[in-house]
Amino acid sequence: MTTSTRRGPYVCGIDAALDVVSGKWKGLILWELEEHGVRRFAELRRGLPGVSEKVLTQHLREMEADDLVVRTVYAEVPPRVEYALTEHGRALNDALAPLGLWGSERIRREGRELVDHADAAAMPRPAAV
Amino acid sequence: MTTSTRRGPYVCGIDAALDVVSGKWKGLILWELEEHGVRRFAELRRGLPGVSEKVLTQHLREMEADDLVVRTVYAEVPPRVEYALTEHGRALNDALAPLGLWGSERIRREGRELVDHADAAAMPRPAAV
DNA sequence: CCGGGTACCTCCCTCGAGGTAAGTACCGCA
DNA sequence: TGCGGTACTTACCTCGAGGGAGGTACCCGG
Repeated sequence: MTTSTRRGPYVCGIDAALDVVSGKWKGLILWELEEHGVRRFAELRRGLPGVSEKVLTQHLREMEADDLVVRTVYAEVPPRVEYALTEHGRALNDALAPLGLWGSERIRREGRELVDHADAAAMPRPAAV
Repeated sequence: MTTSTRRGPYVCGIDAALDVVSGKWKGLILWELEEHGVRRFAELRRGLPGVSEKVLTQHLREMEADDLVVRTVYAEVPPRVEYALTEHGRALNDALAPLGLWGSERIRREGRELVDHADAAAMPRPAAV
């Protein structure tokens, strides 16, 4: 199965939430879906520069199992699949918001610049520091 | 070095925050420190059942570098080191709070079956407290 | 003298998340 | 006829986080 080894007995809510969000692209997927509402597989792929198809599928499936996203398959001739946030996914995003603020402030404090999508697309993983 | 490979160019605040918090015990360390205010190494160790000394040191050092915790060494004969949250650490905890609520709700909502499935028999983490 | 406690460090090894590449089945366009 | 686009799956490989075990230097209680 693709489903990972996680889901230990959680000692607190943070634990549980972090588990659900831990995954290299989960945060960005949530963000993409929040921004655009509904996205197709290839659109998400283009939105997350560097992600491989396998991993994207994997993450999406996990998030579907976690009831964060809905996967809608259209039985059309050129395959079409759409992803959108569920109610819980949206709630998670709301809960993530203050964390995002904290993170932004941290970035600002460190004098590090926010890299936008376009630039990130060009670089693979520059590993600054 | 112990410092991990992270700190890529962040595409958003969530990204940055998750990076800082990602680490098997980071969340729990934050929680422990929030609850008790100040903790010694061995106290933290006992508070995080299952953590190895190496990893605890490692996480603590990273969090210190991230300015989340302060490490106070007392030059005493039996070594004494105390850890406490910094202002930023406390802010992070505050930002983490809604996420914790979301997680708790998630556990409550769907958790029953999952916990059941997680089975107390094997119980890798005694889930003390 | 021995064991236990403090707070680490160092080497070694496992295991799994994530990356790479190829295959699938079908279509439209040039 | 062949390439590109859709949305995957499968097999294989890498690499690093985290775990295990042992070492360090010092002291105290029994």
